[in-house]
Amino acid sequence: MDKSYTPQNIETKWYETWEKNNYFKASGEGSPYCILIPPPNVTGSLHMGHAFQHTIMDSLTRYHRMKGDDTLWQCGTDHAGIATQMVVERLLDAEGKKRTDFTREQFVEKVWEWKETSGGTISQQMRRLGDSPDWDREAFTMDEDLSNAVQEVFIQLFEEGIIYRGKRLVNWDPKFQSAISDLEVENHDEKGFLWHFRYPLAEGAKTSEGKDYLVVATTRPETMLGDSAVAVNPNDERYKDLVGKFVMLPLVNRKIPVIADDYVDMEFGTGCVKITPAHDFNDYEVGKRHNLPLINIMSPQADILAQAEVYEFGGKPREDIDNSLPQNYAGLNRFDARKQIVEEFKSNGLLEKIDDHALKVPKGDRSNDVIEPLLTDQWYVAVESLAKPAIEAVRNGDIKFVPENWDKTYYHWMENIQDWCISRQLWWGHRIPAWYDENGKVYVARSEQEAREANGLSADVVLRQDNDVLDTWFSSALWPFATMGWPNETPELEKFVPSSVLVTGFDIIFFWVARMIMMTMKFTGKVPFKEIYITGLIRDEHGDKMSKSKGNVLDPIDLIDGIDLDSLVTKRTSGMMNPKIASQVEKRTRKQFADGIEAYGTDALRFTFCALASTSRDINFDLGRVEGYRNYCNKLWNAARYVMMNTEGEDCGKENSNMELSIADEWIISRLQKAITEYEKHVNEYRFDLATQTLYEFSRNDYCDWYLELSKPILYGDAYSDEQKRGTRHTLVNVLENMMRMLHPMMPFITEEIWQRLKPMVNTETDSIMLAAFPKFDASKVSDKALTDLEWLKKLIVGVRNIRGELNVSPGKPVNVLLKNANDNDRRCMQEYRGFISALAKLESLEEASESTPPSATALAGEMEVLVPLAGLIDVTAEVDRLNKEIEKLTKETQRLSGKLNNANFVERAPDAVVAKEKEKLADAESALKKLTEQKAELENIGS
RNA sequence: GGGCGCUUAGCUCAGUUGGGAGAGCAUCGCCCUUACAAGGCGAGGGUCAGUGGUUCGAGCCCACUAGCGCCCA
Repeated sequence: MDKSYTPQNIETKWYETWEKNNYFKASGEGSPYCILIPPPNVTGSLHMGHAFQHTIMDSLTRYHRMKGDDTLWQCGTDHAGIATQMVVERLLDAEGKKRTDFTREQFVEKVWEWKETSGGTISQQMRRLGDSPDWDREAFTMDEDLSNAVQEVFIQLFEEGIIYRGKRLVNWDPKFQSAISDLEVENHDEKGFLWHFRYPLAEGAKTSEGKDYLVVATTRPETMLGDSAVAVNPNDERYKDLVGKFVMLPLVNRKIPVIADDYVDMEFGTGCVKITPAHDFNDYEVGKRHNLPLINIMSPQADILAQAEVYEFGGKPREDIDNSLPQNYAGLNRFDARKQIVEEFKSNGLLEKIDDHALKVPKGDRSNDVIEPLLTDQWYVAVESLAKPAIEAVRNGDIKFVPENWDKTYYHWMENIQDWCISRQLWWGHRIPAWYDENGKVYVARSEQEAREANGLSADVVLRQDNDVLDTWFSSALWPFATMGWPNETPELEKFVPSSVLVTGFDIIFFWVARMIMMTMKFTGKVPFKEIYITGLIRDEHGDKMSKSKGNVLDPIDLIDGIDLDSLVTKRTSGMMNPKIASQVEKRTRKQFADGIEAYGTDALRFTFCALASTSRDINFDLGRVEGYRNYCNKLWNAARYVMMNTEGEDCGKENSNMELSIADEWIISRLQKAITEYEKHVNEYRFDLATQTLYEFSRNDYCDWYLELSKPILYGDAYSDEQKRGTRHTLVNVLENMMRMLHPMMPFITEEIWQRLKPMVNTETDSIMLAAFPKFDASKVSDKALTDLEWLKKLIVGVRNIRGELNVSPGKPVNVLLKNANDNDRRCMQEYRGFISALAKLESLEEASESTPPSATALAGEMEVLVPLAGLIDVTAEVDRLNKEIEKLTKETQRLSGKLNNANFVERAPDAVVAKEKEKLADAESALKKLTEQKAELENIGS
């Protein structure tokens, strides 16, 4: 074996072997265990958050596979409508072309081409991460099967009246010229203004203060062109008399009513609110209550129209309202229109004042353009009937959130759920299977031909298909059953629905999780998954969200392979629009990664992710942790190297079972049992952080630090028999082999490499650690005697090391040790384990002290005193200082404990066990205090 | 405004019926000991955000306050 761990030499090699041998397939035996991948964008790449979740999913997958479950990790990607179309449009833009230079078919063809060239990135990254999904079952939302499922669902929901078409306010992205989901809108805090406009009262009406105008305040002046009322609170005494009267809308000269509605906050501004039902969601609701006209003043490009479009709430045009608009705004974009309107109010003397105002500006999460509420025809899913069973499934425990608290978020959203707008005005996606005749009548069918046949339409009836596509999340919502073959009845549908656990982030509980629950229950009658493990969000080491624009993004592959500084800088700053930010990013990057990033390997990265996976919702990713775990890998590597050096070619008890186990052998085997139990408990509770802690403590502290050292005196000493040496070799190999299996789900590569080397020395018939059984707890292998005796041993050895360390006795220098106040058990242990003690504490001699002892440094091991005679070794005053520190600690401890025990309330009310424990602690502390005080006195006598 | 969460060692974080305040990294000291210097051995470091309450006993339960963050309006 190489002297140090080099991940590059082992990782791809093993991955290729596994994949080639089809180890990732479900075995077809055992109880089903299935994880569905949250499908990433097919043209994207995996970021740290993905890598984190993939590590969790793969660890669970590998663990269950090793437990003998029929394990499937179902993988795939989604088509990410807007994002992908945007990327392709940008590519065309670079060639000086536009989407509209092509036909829809040509453009979609271009997207498929792009998908072919970029689509391999994710699966390549997944392979580097060691992911073990069934690649043959890889799914893509635009594939024929899934598209077919999408169509079936759409048609069935339409036929049930759950999908409908309507004219509503939607979040309109003027850049994409498409509706987007309210979940795709980000509200940005921005500094803006509150403009106060005077709206003259019509027909000579006056306010209670005698004014002939009302003052309304708005953050979006341009929408005033579409005002259809002014509202006041019904309880507002100031305006009571004006309700039912009218104002004359400036610039437009439209007479609009003053209405009363509870929505108006009397305290805010003047208490008068302009109502623009076609351009504001709140106003839409107000307008609905008062049957106001919907006056749309904006084009899909978000420019001002020459003539307003006026509708009633049913969606029909309304003829009774004057639709004229001032002509000097026609075709103006919304930002210029705003300026001009403010100017015009000002010059007309109608601008009361302008206040600074903090407001939320809605922006598209992809386009970053300001989103406009816009009145358009869209397709909707009426979700209420779907939401009810979906809520119930979580309430009754059929689906469980981990951590549990997330159910609150889920309930809150589900109980206030709005109908879901599923149409998008894009070209890339599942085209809506609906056709219109010339009268606008809609026919939903699997094809134009079916539409004609089903409705008896002759060939001369002109039909045109709806131009819109479906929201990507509509197809993702079908993931749990569409990937299993639905609508066909397949064995997979039977076996892997519901899947076992969904691993995902809280940011898509609404987008995806809730919708999968609704759709899967609707179409299969089963829940999509039994548990939802909500992971935290990976942030940078200071808790900032990783983002391209902040320039703090880390690429998981760079942590695996390493990257030099210049390449990292280039990567982080390329494509940045703002040169100022780019130079800041460069500066910070050069400072933080002066030497670039080392190649830490996949296993270290994966172990780090697991170690960070606590219940916290934010996970600050600290590169220092990766380095630490890379070192840990090196530790494991070298432990294996030590084992190999001492066992390879030797008899390790595989054939010859004639062997004798030492107390150390029995101890490490006992510890292994405990580690297995603890690990499984933590993994079952999705506490990967605690699970890694268990693994780390066992492998590093117990196995490497103690057991390997304890094995040396046996293997290297003459005083041990062949049976004893064989027993130790056997234990070294087999505990290590168990340890590798335990570590495998989290660190697949290094464990396979080491395991393969150990294989000849252990009894196994499998070809890969991947397929080996996970270690099983065996109560018969736990030796209480070994556990207590090892505690005794460790105490004694640590005591001596302590004295060495604190009194600066060179580790190389052997010391004499006297044991004072030893009982029978101490004597037994001293005799039995003399070899271990001498080797690990580096002793010259070990004896029981006689009546008079020489001046010594002291450590305590229970009642027994461990004395290291000072002669020629140690400074007396140093030892006195050391004792003083210890005495001070013990004094505080005894005071605390006796205070507690003198409290009658405590003794009476606390459980007996607690009181007894405290008494015991006090006795121990007092005894220790007494001994150390005596020792100190002795030393001081000599000193003076 | 409504909801959720966070505040524990210099840093990143555990702490699950309320009864010993912990880990990793960083720091300091001694050591290149024949698995490992990507290492070994040892050490120091905390009014558990603040105040009050419940309790024999609070990092943990309750109330309030302060600061930070997320989601929804």
